[in-house]
Amino acid sequence: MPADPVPPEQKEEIAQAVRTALAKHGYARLTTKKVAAESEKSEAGLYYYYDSKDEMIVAFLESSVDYLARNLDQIDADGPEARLRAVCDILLVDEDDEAARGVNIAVMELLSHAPHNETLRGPLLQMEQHTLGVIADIVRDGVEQGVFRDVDPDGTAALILSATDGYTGFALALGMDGVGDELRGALSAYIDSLVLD
Amino acid sequence: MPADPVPPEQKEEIAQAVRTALAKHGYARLTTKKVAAESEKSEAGLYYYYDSKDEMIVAFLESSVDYLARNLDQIDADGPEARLRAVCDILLVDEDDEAARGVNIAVMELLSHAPHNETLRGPLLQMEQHTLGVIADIVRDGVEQGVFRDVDPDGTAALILSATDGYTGFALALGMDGVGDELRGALSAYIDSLVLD
DNA sequence: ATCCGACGAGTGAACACTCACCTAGTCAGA
DNA sequence: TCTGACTAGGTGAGTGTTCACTCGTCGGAT
Repeated sequence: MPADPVPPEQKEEIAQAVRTALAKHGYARLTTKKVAAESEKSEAGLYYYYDSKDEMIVAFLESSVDYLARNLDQIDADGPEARLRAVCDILLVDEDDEAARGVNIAVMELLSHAPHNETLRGPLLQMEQHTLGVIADIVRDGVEQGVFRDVDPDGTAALILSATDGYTGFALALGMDGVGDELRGALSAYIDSLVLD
Repeated sequence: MPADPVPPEQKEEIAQAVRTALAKHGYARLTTKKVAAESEKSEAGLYYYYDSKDEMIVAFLESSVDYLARNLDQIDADGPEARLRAVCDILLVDEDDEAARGVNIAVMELLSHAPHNETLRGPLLQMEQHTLGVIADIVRDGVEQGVFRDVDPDGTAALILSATDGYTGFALALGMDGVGDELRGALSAYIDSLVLD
């Protein structure tokens, strides 16, 4: 009966296996057998570290939250405008990047299950709120420094995050080629409209 | 062995039951037993009209596509700006409207499953493309009539649909109160920025 | 000798789907 | 008008399969 902290190396390996299996089969068809098949372990071996399938999924989620947060915190662009564009670049996943696409769709899938599964809500909420915060901070800086017009930082953050999340949610999931580029253009034009001339 | 056209009345009853069960339990936990519990029929009775659970889900999807399309086509506002605002109002579901929230989350859930389930892709693609088309047409009209700046209609449509879909995908699913209002404000400001002064 | 990490082989429950059967209505023929 | 055949609509009780999870055991490091 674990509950002891899982060694980071094992946690990362299992999270990685959940990630791959989730991208391949989707949440509804995700089984512990498939997770085991993507890892070096046997099915029973997974249960040595985790008590339930849900805990394994949460491990994947926590690892993704960390990854995204690290990505966002490491932006080294200068000035609010460049920083905002960099954030959009990170959030708007490339259609052709198989790996990133899989992960993002997997997270979207978990998101849509959040209303029915309490254990998923915590990490997901943390992830979205952190991202919202990062964007809002950049916009606030921009407004204070006189780079952006006097817009509402929280509203602007909500719009940008909704748009990028929504893009993964419908265009990536349906394989709607071209929408990504159109959206990139529109989002760039939106940022233009924030900048004071 | 059905495959004969399902009588519209029966189709609507079953679609409604799928809708309710989906909103209550989510896609991953959706069972034919739960669908039967939400309808007047028995589990076996459902199979009199449909050959598989997937077909019942598609029936729900088709009925939702119709409903949304009817809503969008019936907008009677005058002029591109008012029409665009009306579309946003329809797409940005009210947090407190339990029913609409359930339906939208259910559709999001199916969306995230589309990559792994071919039968869902068709109706969903049709739905999103129709909506994109409606928005793009309004924007195109606005540009031609000199009401809007010379923006790219397809990009603008992609941004608006992404934002509203994304909102359901993360804020509604996570119960993030307040984000809806912030987003409404930001979207309204965005439409302001499209209008020529 | 002990214990950590791991596994093959289950186990019981839940699920999608089927089947034999029922009920009520319609209608032809006596 | 009664009777029997037929059909559309529907069901309760399964069936085979898949799943999450467990258990007894085992190799190897200490």
